[in-house]
Amino acid sequence: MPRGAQDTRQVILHAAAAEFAARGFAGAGVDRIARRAGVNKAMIYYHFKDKAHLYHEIVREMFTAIRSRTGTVAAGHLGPGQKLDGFIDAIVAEMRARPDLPPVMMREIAEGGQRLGPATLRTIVGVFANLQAILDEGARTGAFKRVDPVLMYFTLVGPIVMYLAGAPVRETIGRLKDPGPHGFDAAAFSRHFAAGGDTGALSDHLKAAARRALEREPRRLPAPSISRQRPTGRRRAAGGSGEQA
Amino acid sequence: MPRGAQDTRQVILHAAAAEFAARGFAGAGVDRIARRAGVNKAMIYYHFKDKAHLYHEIVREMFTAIRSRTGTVAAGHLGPGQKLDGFIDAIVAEMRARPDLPPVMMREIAEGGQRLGPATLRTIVGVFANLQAILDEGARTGAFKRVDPVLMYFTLVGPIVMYLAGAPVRETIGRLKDPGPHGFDAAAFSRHFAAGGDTGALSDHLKAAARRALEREPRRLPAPSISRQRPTGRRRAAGGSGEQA
DNA sequence: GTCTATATTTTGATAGAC
DNA sequence: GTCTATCAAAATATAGAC
Repeated sequence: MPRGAQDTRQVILHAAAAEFAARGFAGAGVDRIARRAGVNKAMIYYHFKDKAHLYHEIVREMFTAIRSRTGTVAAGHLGPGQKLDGFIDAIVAEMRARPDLPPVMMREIAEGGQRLGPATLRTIVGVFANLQAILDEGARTGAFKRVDPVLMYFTLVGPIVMYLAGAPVRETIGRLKDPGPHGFDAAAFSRHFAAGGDTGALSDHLKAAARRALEREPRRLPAPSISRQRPTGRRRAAGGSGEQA
Repeated sequence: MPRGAQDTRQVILHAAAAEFAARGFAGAGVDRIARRAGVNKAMIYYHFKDKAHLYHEIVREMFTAIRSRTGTVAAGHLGPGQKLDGFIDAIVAEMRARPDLPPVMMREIAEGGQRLGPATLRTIVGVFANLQAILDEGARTGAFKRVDPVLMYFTLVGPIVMYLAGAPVRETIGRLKDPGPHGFDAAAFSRHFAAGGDTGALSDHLKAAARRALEREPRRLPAPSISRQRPTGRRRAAGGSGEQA
């Protein structure tokens, strides 16, 4: 059965995404993309103007998917806390469904977004705006403490992207004969060394952390048996939990 | 005053780090590195075997610096909470001192660490082991809840790296005429759009979040005036803060 | 729409004079 | 240790037949 033109385009896009993810824009070869796609190289230039346009379309589509998915969550009818969970789930799910996304995103950030047009940049802003809407709603209803949305954005997205993109590195480390000099127990980390890692544990961890970070009142620590509770002299970023050496 | 051989080597390393950060391994040009360094291209091959060795030496040195700095913190005489703050400060400070580090690190992760030898991989493990030591100490003394150290690692390092590496993208977005359709207020984000962003706010945010994430007892929420306190039926990752639509 | 063949440019790397 | 000149390989892009 012959392949239609639309199919060819999609096949090229998929192959190119994998190649860009693995080697970056400069490292990717149009020849290799063609080989991956099982398509003649000239077909790539028939469907796309050049390598840069092909790349841009892939990145654009990736960010559009994330903005769309998180937008659905933000516009839903759940409470702020559930929406925040949904935001995390949306990003994790989208990146699990597209393993090329985390590496491409990391590389594009490192590149400074030079190759991105205003439309794509606005799409990225849209993802952020979706989180901001959730945080705003939570703050208005009193469910959340007010926090810097930009910092919160990186607090959520940073770990997800790096954890997922870091899977190959973890696998390589897991295969090392002697990973580390310190009492490094590889068995305890096997779940993270496995292919793709444990995204369930990751999102649970992030949800719990986000929930706590957004709680309004300062947490009352259970008084330690030995030391005493410090008077609340707030020195900006002074000591961890108020303990001394 | 003529330049010694050792100086030349260092100049090359600095220029190469900048080039690799900006363009990645494949995108970096030996010619461009030479131009950046104000050095003849042949000198690069006199001091380094080839582009790959030059790159590897840079990456190796970067991770070594981070492991060393965090190792000093972990081996110190402070309490676990302060050590955790110190860990965050160490990474932020090291990356601020070396603006090339975040992009290079992101790219190397995306690359899957293929180019890294066992020694460098072990160095990376060492950074992680330093955090693990701090978390272990905190758990032993009862200061911290026990958490998955790998997830905690990404929770801390991910935001730092992405926030710092993302500065150019934020600047570009900040220069957009009309950043976003949603009520996106650029003024509120000016601190993050500025060159390098606000690393002080970032580390404060992360310290506070980490402190809360590691607190042992579940936080008692101040009872909202309208809704009522839910009985503590713990459903795994069910609803955000227990609110309904 | 699909392929072969090729033009053109870039770039990693080296030879060899000084 | 430093520079000029150059080789050789790779890679982007296209022309043109079918």
